[in-house]
Amino acid sequence: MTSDIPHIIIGRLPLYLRALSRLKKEGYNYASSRELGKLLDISPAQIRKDLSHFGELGKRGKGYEIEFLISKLNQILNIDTLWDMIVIGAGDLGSGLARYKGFSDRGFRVSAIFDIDPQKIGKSIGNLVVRDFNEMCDYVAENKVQIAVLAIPAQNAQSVIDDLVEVGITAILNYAPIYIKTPAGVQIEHIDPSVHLQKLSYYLK
Amino acid sequence: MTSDIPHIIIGRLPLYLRALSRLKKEGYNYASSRELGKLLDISPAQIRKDLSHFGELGKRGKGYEIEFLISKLNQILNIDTLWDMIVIGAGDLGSGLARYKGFSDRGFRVSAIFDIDPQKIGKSIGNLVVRDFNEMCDYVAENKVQIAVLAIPAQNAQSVIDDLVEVGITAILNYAPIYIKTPAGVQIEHIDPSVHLQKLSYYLK
DNA sequence: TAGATTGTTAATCGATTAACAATC
DNA sequence: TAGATTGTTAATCGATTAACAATC
Repeated sequence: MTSDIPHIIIGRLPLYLRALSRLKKEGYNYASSRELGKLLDISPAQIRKDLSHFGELGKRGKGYEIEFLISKLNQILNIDTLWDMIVIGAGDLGSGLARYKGFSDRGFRVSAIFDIDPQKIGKSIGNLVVRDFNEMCDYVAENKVQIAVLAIPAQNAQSVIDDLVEVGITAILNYAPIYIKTPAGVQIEHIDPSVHLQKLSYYLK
Repeated sequence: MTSDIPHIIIGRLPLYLRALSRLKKEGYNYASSRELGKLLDISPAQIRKDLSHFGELGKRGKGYEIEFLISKLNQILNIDTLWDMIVIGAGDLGSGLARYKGFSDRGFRVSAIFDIDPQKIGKSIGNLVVRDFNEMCDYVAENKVQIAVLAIPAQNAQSVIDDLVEVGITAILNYAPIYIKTPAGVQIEHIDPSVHLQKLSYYLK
């Protein structure tokens, strides 16, 4: 069922969703590809083409019904349920992620946070308590968690990811500033602010 | 001088840099496009093609001299000096960014952090003190800062970005979960963990 | 010299866009 | 019906890759 829709198209769906939520909040019922395109700096043709991969989701002459398209995209992206995630690393970043209020609206929830540092284990962060990383394996198995967020230094990332994959994690959001390959069937996305900043600085005088 | 090198190529240069730093740390002096490609999951041909835009940077039969290529890429990406950045928003994320140790190696430094919340203004974060956002304009002018990092809620992002652009900021790293267009000459990059997670969840069963 | 790897051209592949018939 | 906007095809554009002569 991991169909053959190109990843580059999947990557735009969350952006459509974000724009649609905004329009909905502003009270609109319909959005045309032209309106969405203007909001996102994406050509109307591309938006229509992207969406057409998933059926005829619009109404000719009217545009897309916002409520309907949101629920459709939620379905496609598999976020009509709330996914539990674990966070690895209880430093500034990990703590921030554990406390972040923005996930639940978008389909996710941090259900546990782990660290290896005895100083941090047992500490409260939001409504979670930092657990010993050694308990990660049992926790994932018992709670059938599939998503992990990595907020640890680069040097430990490879071995931790090996562990995560072994216990059955299949989706990883990696904040460690290092590229890591995962076996087929395990998806990974990378966030490294320095990489973005370096792209920006190219254009500075 | 914002030459006509495609942005997609510029976007890979920081990755090359990261891989090269790693190899350097491991004691290597030369890296071939094949080795770099394996580390990054990028084809050797693409790496050679990308780099060839900036001159003949390699040695036939040997590969690329790591030290030399690092300094060349630093030059190209404009990070052979340390850029000052300001952070807007002193919540969990902003504080984390202000304390983050990983920037200085990569060409950047947080030189000030701002908030509008009187409760936060004056508080210490790392070796910085949270400033009143109303002083942002003066600060940027006096210190000739060009880069801003936005760590505030989506609803305020547009007006804050308007302010930033007006006082002369030309590069923005935006953590607010909203797409915002900037005038020509002002570059912006977006980081939204929920967007990445939604891409990942598409592949979950 | 033999072996290796670059730099670069030409071919391929895939993504974006223009255009318009279909239709609400 | 007239106006608007989709869904989709075909054309265009741009990025990736294969292949190999150049050369260290």
